[in-house]
Amino acid sequence: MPVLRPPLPREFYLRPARVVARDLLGCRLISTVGDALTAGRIVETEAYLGPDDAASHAAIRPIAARALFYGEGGHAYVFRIYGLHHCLNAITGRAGRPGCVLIRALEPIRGLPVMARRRGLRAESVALCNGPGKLAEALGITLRQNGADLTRGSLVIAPRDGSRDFAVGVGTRVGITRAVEQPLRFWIRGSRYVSRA
DNA sequence: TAGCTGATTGACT
DNA sequence: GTCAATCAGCTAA
Repeated sequence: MPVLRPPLPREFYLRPARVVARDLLGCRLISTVGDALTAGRIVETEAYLGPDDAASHAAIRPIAARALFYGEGGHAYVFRIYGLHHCLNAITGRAGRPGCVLIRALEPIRGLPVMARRRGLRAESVALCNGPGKLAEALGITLRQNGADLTRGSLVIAPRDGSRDFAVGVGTRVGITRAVEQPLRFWIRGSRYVSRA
């Protein structure tokens, strides 16, 4: 099964966030949290940079995120937002080079019934994973996954199946109040699973 | 210690 | 289109 291919290597993440964000499109996020296999194709990401990026948690949440942001890439950074939702990021860059990529939307490919149960929706619903809080809930991701190694373990990212046969859209990031104008959001053009058209 | 905010979502007008 | 839910961590005092 394609899901069993080896995860992306550490080196994949040891590059600037905006490069990793674009390259993650089409890759597969695989979760075995809670003994259930759920997986999806990444169709939307956003890059967050270091302290110079006013929207990045490296700048506005230095205490909570510093150790992870300044650590080595390839680890998960999970935070809770608005007291009730979780967002999943992949830390990028070498140690001392802060940056991360927010995974904003997935196209569900495995474990749809489990996702549907967790989300309280039908398995055919397009809304299973089409938002950062939604995909975290569908894959069972909580603060327990904060700091997890994305190259091994219960939460990994595997390469895309073939070549990049899709067009990449580039635009401004969603939902933030600072550094709004930066073109750091990437998505697969034409996918019906992106969080916003 | 009190008050405020937010990389969201879902329900409602 | 508007708005409430809900809370850790920040800021002001």
